[in-house]
Amino acid sequence: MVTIKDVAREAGVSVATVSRVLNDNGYVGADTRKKVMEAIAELNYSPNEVARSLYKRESRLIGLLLPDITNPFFPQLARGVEDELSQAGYRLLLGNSDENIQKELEYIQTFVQNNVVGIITATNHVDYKIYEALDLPLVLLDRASENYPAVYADGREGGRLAAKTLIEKGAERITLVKGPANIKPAQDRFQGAIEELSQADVDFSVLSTTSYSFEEAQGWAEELFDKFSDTDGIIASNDIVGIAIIHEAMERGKRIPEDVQIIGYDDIPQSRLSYPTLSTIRQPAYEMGREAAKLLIRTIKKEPGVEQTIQMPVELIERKTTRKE
Amino acid sequence: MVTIKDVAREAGVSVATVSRVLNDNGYVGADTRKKVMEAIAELNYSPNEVARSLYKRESRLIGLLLPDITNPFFPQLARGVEDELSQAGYRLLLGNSDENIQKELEYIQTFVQNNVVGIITATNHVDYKIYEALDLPLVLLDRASENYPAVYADGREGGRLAAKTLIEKGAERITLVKGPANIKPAQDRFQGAIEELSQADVDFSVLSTTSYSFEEAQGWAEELFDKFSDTDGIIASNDIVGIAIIHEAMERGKRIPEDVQIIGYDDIPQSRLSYPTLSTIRQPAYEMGREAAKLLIRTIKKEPGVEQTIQMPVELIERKTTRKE
DNA sequence: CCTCTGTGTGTAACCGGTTACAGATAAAGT
DNA sequence: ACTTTATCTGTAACCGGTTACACACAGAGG
Repeated sequence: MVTIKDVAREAGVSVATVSRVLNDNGYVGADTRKKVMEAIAELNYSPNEVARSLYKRESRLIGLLLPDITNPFFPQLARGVEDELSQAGYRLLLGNSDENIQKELEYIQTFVQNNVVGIITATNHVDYKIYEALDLPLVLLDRASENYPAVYADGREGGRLAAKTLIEKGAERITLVKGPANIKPAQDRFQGAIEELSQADVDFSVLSTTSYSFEEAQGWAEELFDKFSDTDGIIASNDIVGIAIIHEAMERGKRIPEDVQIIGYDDIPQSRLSYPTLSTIRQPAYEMGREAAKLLIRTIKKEPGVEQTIQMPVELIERKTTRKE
Repeated sequence: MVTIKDVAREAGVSVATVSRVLNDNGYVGADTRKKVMEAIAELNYSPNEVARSLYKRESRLIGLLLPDITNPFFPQLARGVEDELSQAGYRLLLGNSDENIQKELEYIQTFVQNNVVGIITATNHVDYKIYEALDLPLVLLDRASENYPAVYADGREGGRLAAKTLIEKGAERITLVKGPANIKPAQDRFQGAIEELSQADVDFSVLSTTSYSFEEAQGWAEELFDKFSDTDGIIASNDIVGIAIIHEAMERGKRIPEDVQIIGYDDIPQSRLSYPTLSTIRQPAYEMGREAAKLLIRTIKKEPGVEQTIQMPVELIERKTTRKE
């Protein structure tokens, strides 16, 4: 490994001078600088981040904690975060928590142990004391909070919008799919939908589900049509479940959107490719990731007047599983 | 921050002793050990990985470089890698290369700068000299190579299998979608399919595409049916494109699989949820990730007799876009 | 001519761990 | 009783950077 000492020797100067050149601070004579630059190029030297991080007590790493990268909503977030961070010279330490407190704790601990300069987390356990004890910039992603800066979309409004849309488009026996109880955003959109449905003049029923996974989505879809076979409007808990419901409806010979309308949530990329294409409530996942990263960077740089919370707009995307009306 | 010195003071011993307790090496008296443990618990101490990493010249980090986490095939790989690594106490530094050499170089550099103990990469630029110069355990994922240990699925065989399947099931005017030219596995499966088609007694045509992205998949599907409207069997370049093709076929009123059969590649989770469900060539992505991680760990630990290459089986998954007989 | 200030550079301490080495003690062997 | 060996613990060097501090020197101002 080429170290700063090797460069210093090669350039015939002290390590302090090399460091000054590297960091562009302090005084360095023009020709000395040149010699050092040449030595660096000659030896193909690149400074050891670990040593730097130890002394400065901060790295260029940022911890990103997601529930499960396998759920297509999260890669979008991750990608947004990464694009923004890498542009600013930060790198990503990634963890999947599976909504499991134990794993979450482990990752937070390694983040700290590795001197990350900030953490972005999409977690449901923000209230736990680990986060309190943390004196690191923290941004919540896809979750709201009183206590920490956060970037999220308005789930309640999204739920309302989904319900309102189905009602407007003439659905009369609506089935609302309720997402996992321990996932906050799932409950927000559920609440929003319930609000809207309650004050409208429609019949509705609720199907409770306990996961968003691909494996189980089909099961929920089957259960839905078994229990509520005459439903003519379905508000899915997310697009995965929505797509499974389309599949099952087609399987059972129902016409979409004539017999049954379906609306999803998230607008994951593949909802444009289902047949029929899925109408859905869009959360701008990629942008949310970017915003979270920007917010974190501003917090790290202690820029004044950092908004504590960014609420991103949700948006109805009308495709083919809702009527044109 | 609580350091080893604080623990040493609290326990009334030297830092060396604390270190010995932490790492469970050297001699430590039973009651001394107890005192140290208590001090650690008392102060809620957790060692600084950065300092450790600096001295030992190795961290517990592993670099994972993927083309694009947003493509649903890769999160599966990533998850497999992560599950296996985190169990062994390693953490993940993640980068998206976008098949872009510049980004790839940057990430490899930060991996090195952060003292990673190994790298797993799904890259097309292994031949570049950066990798040669690297004296770090390296495992290729989803790519084959003469020079490095690798975990990949047999793309040629997969392509052959896809073609053979369509031929057996009676397709007579097959369209083969060729994936991006710069992506190695895309070309392997293409070659395999070409081989099989060439020596069979069928007509076939080739549609060249330049991306796997969701945004463009639909365009390829439209182009396909515009150019080859009477095709009765389609070998998609991957499942994303396959699902887009299903969508477009339905849109154009074609019956699947009666009028046109479609076979995808990868078996991403959502291919089970399309309508009709997509027949496809499965690559065991999650397991590939795990195997790559295992292989890397064995290489890191210098275990003898590490197989240099693991070829995972591909498998035909028959669903509803191919005929039953 | 002398002080003051701005430049340029090196020495050494420091970050928080790990470990080589030395020294102390006790038990075991001769 | 004396050496040998095993066990236990502390001191200090080390990892590769950063930076406080000291020092040297040149030009400006009095």
